Amino acid sequence: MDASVDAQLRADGVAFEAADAALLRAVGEAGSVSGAASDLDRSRARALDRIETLEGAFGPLVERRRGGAGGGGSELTPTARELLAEFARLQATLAGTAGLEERVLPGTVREREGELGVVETDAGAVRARLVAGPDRDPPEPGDDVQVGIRSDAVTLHAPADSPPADGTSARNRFEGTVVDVDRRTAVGSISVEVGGPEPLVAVLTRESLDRLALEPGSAVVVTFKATATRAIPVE
Amino acid sequence: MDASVDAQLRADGVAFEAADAALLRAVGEAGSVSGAASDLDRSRARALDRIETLEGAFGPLVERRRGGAGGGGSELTPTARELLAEFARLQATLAGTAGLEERVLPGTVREREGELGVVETDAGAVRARLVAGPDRDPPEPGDDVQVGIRSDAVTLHAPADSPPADGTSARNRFEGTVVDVDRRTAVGSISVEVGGPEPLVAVLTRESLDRLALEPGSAVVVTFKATATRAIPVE
DNA sequence: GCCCGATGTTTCGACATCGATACATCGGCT
DNA sequence: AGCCGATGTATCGATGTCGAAACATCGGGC
Repeated sequence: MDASVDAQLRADGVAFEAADAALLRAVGEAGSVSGAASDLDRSRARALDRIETLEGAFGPLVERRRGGAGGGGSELTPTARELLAEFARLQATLAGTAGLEERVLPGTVREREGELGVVETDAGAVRARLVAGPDRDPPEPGDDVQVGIRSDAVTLHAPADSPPADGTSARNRFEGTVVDVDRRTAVGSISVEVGGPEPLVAVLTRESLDRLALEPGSAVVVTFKATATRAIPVE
Repeated sequence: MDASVDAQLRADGVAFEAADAALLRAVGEAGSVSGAASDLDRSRARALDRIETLEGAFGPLVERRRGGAGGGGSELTPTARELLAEFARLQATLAGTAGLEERVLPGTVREREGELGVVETDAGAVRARLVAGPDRDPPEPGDDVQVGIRSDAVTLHAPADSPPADGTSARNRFEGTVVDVDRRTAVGSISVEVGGPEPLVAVLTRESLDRLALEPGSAVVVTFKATATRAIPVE
């Protein structure tokens, strides 16, 4: 089972999606809406219509000139290029995030301040954002939650070098023991036992793996930011 | 302009989406497919059909019994509950990520190893994942890229307490100066000038803000993991 | 045995989406 | 002036989606 994501940028009730990005890129490459529609096996009338809808919400995206044989054609505006770049970054970030390994710590909310809370888990107290579930209010003290910890949010430190609580913005800090190291690719991963139902996983560069010199059995300090950790309600 | 996401979990070519989660939750609450369809203003026949499609890919989700007046009804299976929980976490994470502030450092790829690379920017060398664009291969040395740095990936340290390079898995480290502090809510933010075209932004808890005691003009060390940073091609 | 309301299955019709097509107009080039 | 291929606009028809409705069957409770 895999996770995937469709990203959208919205303005004025119009959603800019992957098919819109593809259309604009095709216009940029073909130099005309006509050529773009043809390249995408789409109706030119619909393509033009969609461009007009998008322009109503996002501003001028395609500068169009009538005339053929060198006289007609279309060009993307700077607004369109920025929109495409922002969409590409959003898509890349979300797709990358969706593909990450996640570990779940079950727990109970102990206290809440605004959208942040402290969750009591088997591994200890975890600070996290308290996130509303679908059709559910955000969790309150006493509520059972699941804390999701994505592997790219987890930073590892040599115990002697781990930052003191007053010296870092990473609020969650656990001491643990390495149980597995996977250094087969440029991006590797380490599993660390911290006392929860399953080890936490961190993704690391090979350089970090080498510099930290961690092996199964090594002691290590795990930190992750409260603002990058989410607790959702258990039904 | 806002970002939004549609998350999916996929198996066997079938995508489990928000509407499917809503359907299963409604079945759980109503205790029957019949009641769920009614609650959602959906066709019972289509709801049942969709449940069967999902079960073909994800396994048994709804245990159905014929008979009424206390004899019929439906119950979610443990598989369905796990699927709903995983989907809720995915949706929460992606929605949260989409809503974050991002800062962009333009640069040029200097070297690449596997999916990681070093990008030369105005702020200095940044290690990041090199991500393919739509219809584009991942960037190669010499290519122009945009490095996206999301605010929940940025950790701040008091300069005296920042972890040494051999003692942490966070590979990117910059010295900077605080330019703005926003502590109006439980989750605040700090902007830090590090020499790029715009300051980087970190989200922090109020507790971190207090403990780091940062004010505009303060020196601070910024770290973020290479594995949580993405560079995408510039067209 | 009957009632009630559940599941299971099938078909119908409304509506939205989307490609195709046609016609009109434009404008650079020859 | 005509050619060529672009944009602009309008309409048609095919297809897929989806709610409604109908009929059959089931099974707990009375």
